[in-house]
Amino acid sequence: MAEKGRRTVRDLRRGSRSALLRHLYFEGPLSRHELGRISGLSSGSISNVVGELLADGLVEECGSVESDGGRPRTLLRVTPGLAHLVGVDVGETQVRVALFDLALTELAASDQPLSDCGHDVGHVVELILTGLSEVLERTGVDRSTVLGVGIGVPGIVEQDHPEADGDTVVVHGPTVGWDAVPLGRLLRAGTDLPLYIDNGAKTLGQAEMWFGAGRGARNAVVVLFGSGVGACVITDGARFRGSTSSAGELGHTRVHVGGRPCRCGARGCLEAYVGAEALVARWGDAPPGTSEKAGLAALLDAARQPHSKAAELLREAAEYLGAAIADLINLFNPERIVIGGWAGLLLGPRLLPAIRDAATDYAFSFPRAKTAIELGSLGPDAVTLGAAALPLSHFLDSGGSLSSRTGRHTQVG
Amino acid sequence: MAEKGRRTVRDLRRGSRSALLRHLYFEGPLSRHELGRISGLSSGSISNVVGELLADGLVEECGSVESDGGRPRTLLRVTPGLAHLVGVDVGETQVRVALFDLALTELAASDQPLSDCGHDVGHVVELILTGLSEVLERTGVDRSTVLGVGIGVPGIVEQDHPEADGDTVVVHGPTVGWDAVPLGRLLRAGTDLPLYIDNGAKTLGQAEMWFGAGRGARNAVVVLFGSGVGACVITDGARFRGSTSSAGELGHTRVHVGGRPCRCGARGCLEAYVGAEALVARWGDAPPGTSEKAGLAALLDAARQPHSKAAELLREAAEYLGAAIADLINLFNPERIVIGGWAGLLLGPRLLPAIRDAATDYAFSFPRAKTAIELGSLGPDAVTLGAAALPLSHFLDSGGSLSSRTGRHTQVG
DNA sequence: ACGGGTTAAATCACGCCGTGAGTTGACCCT
DNA sequence: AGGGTCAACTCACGGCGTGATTTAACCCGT
Repeated sequence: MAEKGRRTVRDLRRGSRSALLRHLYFEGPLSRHELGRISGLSSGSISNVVGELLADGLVEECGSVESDGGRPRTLLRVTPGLAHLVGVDVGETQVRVALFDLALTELAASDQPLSDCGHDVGHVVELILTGLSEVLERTGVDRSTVLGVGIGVPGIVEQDHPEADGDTVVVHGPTVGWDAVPLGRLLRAGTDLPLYIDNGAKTLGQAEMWFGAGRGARNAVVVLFGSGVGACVITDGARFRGSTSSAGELGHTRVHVGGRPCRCGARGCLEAYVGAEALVARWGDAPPGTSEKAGLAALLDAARQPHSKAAELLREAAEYLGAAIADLINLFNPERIVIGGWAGLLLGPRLLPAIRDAATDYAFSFPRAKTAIELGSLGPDAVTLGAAALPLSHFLDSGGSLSSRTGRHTQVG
Repeated sequence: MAEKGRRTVRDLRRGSRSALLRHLYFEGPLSRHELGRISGLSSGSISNVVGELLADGLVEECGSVESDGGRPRTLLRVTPGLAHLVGVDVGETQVRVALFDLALTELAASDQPLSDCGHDVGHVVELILTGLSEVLERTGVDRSTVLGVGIGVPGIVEQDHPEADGDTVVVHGPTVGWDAVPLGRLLRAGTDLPLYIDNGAKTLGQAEMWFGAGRGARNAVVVLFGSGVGACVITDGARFRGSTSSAGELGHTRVHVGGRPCRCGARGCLEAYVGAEALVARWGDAPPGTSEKAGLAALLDAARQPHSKAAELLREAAEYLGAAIADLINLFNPERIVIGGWAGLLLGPRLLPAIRDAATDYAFSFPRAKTAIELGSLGPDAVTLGAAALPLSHFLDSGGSLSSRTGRHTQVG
């Protein structure tokens, strides 16, 4: 019943505030005049809304641009120091917590290895809370200025799970042994800040779309190529979730019906051929006791020898990843595909041509011709950045409401 | 610049009209009171908007429901005879044109076989225009009451193609030899009615979502299993198009890297294993000279013999289709998957259990558990029905504007 | 120093919107 | 005939975006 959506005149104002705030945030400092031109609002409304935003302190004037003959236009920007954001990356080997200002400039970060306890939930929760306190203390930032904590996790993030009450966010992460973990509720015991939990691939996608190789695209897919393989699908400019927020599980699509067993239990998954864990394991020649990262670097090094097993593995991985990307092109018809993640960035320069060729071979030629395949441009910490972008996105969508801070709420992405 | 969207107070009214019209159309006759309850609008607005709709003749009163003690509520419905719709299915073997009233009751239909000229564009255009005149004449319906002509075609439908001017819809159909066919412009020479052109799988999807097995779902995939294999992806209640309207090309996703050659030129496509054309060709035992439909029926009959080649082909097709559906589940996370198309409806009762099993084997268990896989419930003429639904959808979205009739416009879906 | 030209930004009357309380209308039962 | 009940209409109110008009802030030529 009673579907939401713009319904009363008041919602119009919220939409206008949100639109202006977004333009000011992403298109740098703008004058009221330019703001009117790109937003389509009339000068009267611009004056009113900007006046409100100035009064609320969300926006500030920052210099002016000279003119020849007329009144100079004063520039406006979102107040960078108004509020802060926290991003958390629960990764394969570590938990990273970073504090940002509103312009997403990193003010402090805390890296904590996951040691022997692995992904034991209590341990992870403790590391997140510890890191949170640490970055806040080190910078002296007041908790009340933090808009929220965005958290990227390795698993499917579901909302409205019947078992969870109150903080209804639940995480399913088969590869790390998480089964219906009520992460929101567990963290809630240690902090009052609003929590935004989403899959790590999706936070990476958010970062690349806003600040990286995906900028400007309305339909795109960002592939997280790390230990495993995940993806973030962007449709019409927004992250696509599906009915239970598990859309984009690229790593477990089929490349061979009845193929190599995957750590998820099925056979022939993409991840079983392309994921860093699978590659290093299949190679078998990594120096014993080294980390997965070092192992993959060694594999890349060994592959410089033509006809070696390592070279063959990489050739095969490129073909399979290209074929999977071809499927993405056929099914989603994106204008851009971005390959990120630490393994993607490490292997990308070598594999990209072969990946592009395989995608061309296997995709329908018409949509393939309109799709660019590129590497991510933000480096391995993009997951943390994207996580911090989650509360920012909410902030901008809501038209700059600061009241959410007191909400004690938790939500998906 | 100047992005669209609800911006002025006037757009609110358009949205309210549209919402009320939709509720009245799909939730049958409703009283003003119920309308307010399910739409969330206040009683005052309901009175205003319904008054407008009544004055415009879009809505009419139809009886009332008695009450015990109070004023009886009068029921409202969309005037069924107010306008008419035309649906066209450019199929594998024939062109079907049907005329509907606003309630999508079929008033007349014209089936014309595609004879020897095959899919020669001029021939198809002629058949469409002939069929259109025929159904209008036979029923005596005035052209001016036709809201538009929806056309489902076997190929990718693109808008804003630089080569086409004015009517900018262009169709690419590799399997029927169409390359950048300006179908909109060609038809424009023979009719002034608004044209709505989309891929046949997408019009089938529209029909199943509105009136068939997809009803009520917000995220779903409708698979068109005919000579080839296509799909219509519905996200958040709307058909998903992608950046150049080619999303959902399921038939040419990979099931075997480097497998059986497909009629599209690539290797290992799903369609090369599952499509009716491929199945009949691989079987090879169809009585010579029979149609594809008869051939597939014969194959189904032969497959009753266990361990026969036919049975093995169907077993394999079910597994591959199930695997492809598993990929759809992983990537789109829909709440429902509907299998339609003439081949799907013919083979479905036999294959569905095996398809479901394969999907369970190959998909991530968590989203799989929340996805229902079902057969379409509308029969083989659903493509035509869905095509007629395209102008209807536009009509409802616009809040019941009849002015589009005079617009001479053409558009995708 | 000063006034005319030019452009940015603020102001304001106007028409329109949805809300929700109050009113009218139509029916029931006693 | 009269009171109760509920649907539907009416209307004052606060709020919105628009666009013409006014005010503010700067340039340049004299």
